[in-house]
Amino acid sequence: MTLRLYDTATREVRDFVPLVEGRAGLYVCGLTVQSEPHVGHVRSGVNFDVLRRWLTARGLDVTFIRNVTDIDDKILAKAAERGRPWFAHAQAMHRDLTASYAALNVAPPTYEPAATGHVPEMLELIGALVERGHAYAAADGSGDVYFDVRSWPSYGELTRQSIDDMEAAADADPRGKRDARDFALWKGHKPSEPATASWPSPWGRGRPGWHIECSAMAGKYLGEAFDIHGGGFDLRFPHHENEQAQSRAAGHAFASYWLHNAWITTAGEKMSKSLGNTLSIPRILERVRGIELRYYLVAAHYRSHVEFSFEALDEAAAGFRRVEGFLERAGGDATDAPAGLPGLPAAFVAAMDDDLATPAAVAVLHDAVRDGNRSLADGDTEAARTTAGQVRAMLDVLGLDPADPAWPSAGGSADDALVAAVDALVAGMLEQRAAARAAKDFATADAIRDGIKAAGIEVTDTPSGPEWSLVDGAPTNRRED
RNA sequence: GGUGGAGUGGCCGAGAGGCGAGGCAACGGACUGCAAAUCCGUCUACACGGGUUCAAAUCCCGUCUCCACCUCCA
Repeated sequence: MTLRLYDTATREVRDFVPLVEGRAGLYVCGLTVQSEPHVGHVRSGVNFDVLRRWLTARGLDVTFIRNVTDIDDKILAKAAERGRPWFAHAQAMHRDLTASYAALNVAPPTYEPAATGHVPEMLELIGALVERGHAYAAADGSGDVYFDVRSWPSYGELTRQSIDDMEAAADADPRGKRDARDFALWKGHKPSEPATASWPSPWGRGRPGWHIECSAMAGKYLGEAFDIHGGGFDLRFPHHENEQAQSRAAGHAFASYWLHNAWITTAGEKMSKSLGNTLSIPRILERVRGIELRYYLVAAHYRSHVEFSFEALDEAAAGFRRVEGFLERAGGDATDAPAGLPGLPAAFVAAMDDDLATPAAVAVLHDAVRDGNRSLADGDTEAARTTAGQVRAMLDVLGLDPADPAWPSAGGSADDALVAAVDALVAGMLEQRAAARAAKDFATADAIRDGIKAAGIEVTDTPSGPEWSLVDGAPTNRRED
């Protein structure tokens, strides 16, 4: 069995063959830390986290680089709006992003380079491009340096566009460009911008253009040739086209495979402009847990558009709770989960190998849960535990194992103390209810249960005795292991 | 103008010539003092019009609708 991936460059699903056997180099364009992250932003984080986990599960030694763009026009603009230095703004937004990723159990990359930390590497690359005749300093004395698209015949190869068919940007400032499609590698410092947002260069003080950072950082950490380059669909052009052009023009083979995740839209529209922060991660996490949001994102194929809605999110959460409910009843613990491929159902492996077909993989997951529940219903706890081990192994690959300590809510001490206190109080009432039930005094038993419910705590009877949980989720006296 | 993507049951969402993905909801049944959970069962669709084929949601032609990108949007 081979892992097959859809390569945007060739537009086909093809076998994944690493450049170096047993290893995989993965570069993903992270975010420009300019504002609070929303669901759309974290989708690529989740999607590529799943890819990384799958490559690892398949036994590959993965080096995963995901950058952060911490200097650009928008950061300067947003920082100015909020009246704080651009670096303070970028850093604050970066912390928010990190927190959002953590809330969704997106594992940190091997390394997370920031653009501002790699100016020398970028200048080195720009210098090489100038030397090779693919870049030039603007003739207008602005200090800008541009990539010369006409000098690179295969420009447009990634998105299969020809330069002449491209619409000339209406708002493009021609400045010192030879061709309107030439893009900035280096932007000369403007007096209107903060002095802190400039670095010395052979062409005068300035700051990096957007695309050059990824070429420089991918080259530094993964080498001139590496396996997979990922990012959002919208980045294909111009960002990835330009990255590839400048890297190859500098003599680097660059990425072997290009993977792009699709959009999350709302009301049929791209998520961004007028939405405010209603779909920011913290806001969504007021409604569902991080693990439920992650399940919602993982249940859709990474190349499919997702039309975000709270209704669909709630349904997904309900579906995921069914899986959790089974694990709780089956009572399997983490040691039951065989790590890696051997513990996974063949259909699950086949689905993941088929361009990360997570919807099919999730269907296998649900099939296993139904089998396990059937075993429980038949009283075959041994079979149920075996199935629970498989379920947990599948969840682990998807980053959805509820027992994974990486989940932030998996037990703060304050929560634990509160649970213990409530447990003690409820336990006494449940004893009275049990006595009433034993005496067939159901009116009293139900009155006690209703009383507890009025306090926001729901009691359910299970084969192993009554359990309580908060009506709106969160703490519970069920033991996870 | 150029380059791509999408339209599936009440809803979400896979699949890609025959063997009904899965989830949510609903309804019926089993279990339960009652609930809950769980199990069993029911409802079974592919934008529209043609065509190819023994067989089309899937291939071909045409039409409609929607979406993305085209120089700094994940």
